[in-house]
Amino acid sequence: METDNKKILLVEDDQNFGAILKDYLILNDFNVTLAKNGMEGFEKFKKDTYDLCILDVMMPYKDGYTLAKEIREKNKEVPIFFLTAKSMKEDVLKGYKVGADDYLNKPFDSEVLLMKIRAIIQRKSSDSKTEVTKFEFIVGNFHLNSKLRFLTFNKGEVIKLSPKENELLKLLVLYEDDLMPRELALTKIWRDDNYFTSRSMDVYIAKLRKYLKLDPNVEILNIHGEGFRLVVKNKVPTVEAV
Amino acid sequence: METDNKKILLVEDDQNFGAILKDYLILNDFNVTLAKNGMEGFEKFKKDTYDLCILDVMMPYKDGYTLAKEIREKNKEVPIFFLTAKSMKEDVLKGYKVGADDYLNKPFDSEVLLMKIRAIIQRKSSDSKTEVTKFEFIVGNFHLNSKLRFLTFNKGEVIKLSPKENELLKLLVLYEDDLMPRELALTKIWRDDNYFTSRSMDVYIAKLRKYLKLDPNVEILNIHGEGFRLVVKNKVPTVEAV
DNA sequence: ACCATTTGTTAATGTTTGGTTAATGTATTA
DNA sequence: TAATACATTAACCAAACATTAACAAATGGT
Repeated sequence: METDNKKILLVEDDQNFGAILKDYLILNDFNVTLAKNGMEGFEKFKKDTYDLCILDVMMPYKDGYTLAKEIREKNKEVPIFFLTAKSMKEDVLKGYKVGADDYLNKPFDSEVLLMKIRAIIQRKSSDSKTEVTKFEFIVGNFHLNSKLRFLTFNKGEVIKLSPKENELLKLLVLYEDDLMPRELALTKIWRDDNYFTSRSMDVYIAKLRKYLKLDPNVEILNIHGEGFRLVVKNKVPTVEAV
Repeated sequence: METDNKKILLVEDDQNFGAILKDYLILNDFNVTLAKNGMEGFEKFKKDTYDLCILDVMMPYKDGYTLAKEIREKNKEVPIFFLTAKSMKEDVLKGYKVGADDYLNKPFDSEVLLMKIRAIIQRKSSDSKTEVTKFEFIVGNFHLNSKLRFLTFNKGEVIKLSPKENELLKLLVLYEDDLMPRELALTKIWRDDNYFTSRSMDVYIAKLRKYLKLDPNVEILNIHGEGFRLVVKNKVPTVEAV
């Protein structure tokens, strides 16, 4: 399936931990480049193209956030993961704001890391058949046009979406079948994460659910305290899959 | 499908970035000529004919705007894209004023760029049967002559259009079935984007809607906060399509 | 089983944007 | 200079959108 293995840029100042993680990733068929600080990380980033960047947050000279910002300036697409020492909500938020895709708390479960890596790489590169262009998506029997902001059901009924409804649904679709963290939507769409924006988001989830009721196979599930997950049951097998 | 591939003139002073972008476009079946500054860009432009020009705004000696102006003097039609470093509204406005068709903020999503390129090329190089000549368009049962500024319904009734009505309708037709952003019309037709010009535009939309009421299949839809979209329902299949 | 927290849902309220008509302003031309 | 075409501004209302409030239900930890 995967012919060439994916390139990962790992930036970690703890030499010991960095080496171990690198070996582990290599063992799992990734092509890993290790940099031991933010400076070096950025240099290596400029010299090559990567499928994923994993950055430690706490680093001397240049911390993970500023490195992430620099990387984002050069490239809007590469997935970026953060390694945070503790599960500080502050850190996580800050991470999302500078364009992170996910974060992991040290120490972390290596299996979880692998899963997340595979998920994000699959999501970003190759569009797993759901993405027609950058703004058209198939979700069960729905077709979402996120540029013109409407949802069609079975090529018939047209549902107009408000900007917020549209963006939220798009995010859910991008994370189809996977956790779409609350914080992600809040920072990306509402640009703030507090009690009120969070409640507002819940209202929009309710609205989307109402629209999606047309197709009993499409559902937005809640993952308590974490976020939401859009699932499509009974997917018709694609031609390739047969 | 595409027999001969489209020619793109790319003017970018950052050699590194220029080369990467060029390769990417070539990979996507475009015929790319790269110039590393405004002077060279203009020389190459005069020597050949292109389907699209992509200009960096910030360049030494001759910036993108002045180059665009020169290009426009020679050729009123070639689509021009700007690459702006930041999403400065100022820049965008200035760009539209010198005749740009679209702009992209660096760093940009390469997929988005491709989409925009394809869209503009398709739109300009005479398209889906609506454009009879450079200034005649078919819209449902209407026929728009944008040079003589009139609209005929069913080859009968003639509606005279004012300059603004004419330009606005023409823009809508060029973007038929797609979003025609407010910003675009305001900067292209009104040459300024503020509360009053925006309201003025709404007045013209109302006028056009009144004319277009003659054909119930033609409609101007609003996309809240974004712009307008002209749609033609129940299009008769063309001869080729049968 | 209890309690604190999070989520689901509907409705009320607030805010922005758009639709429309008419009045006013500004050129153009007979 | 009066008539005319055209464009802008004003005014008012309606629609679209977003947030907040309020209360019910569920979840998870102890």
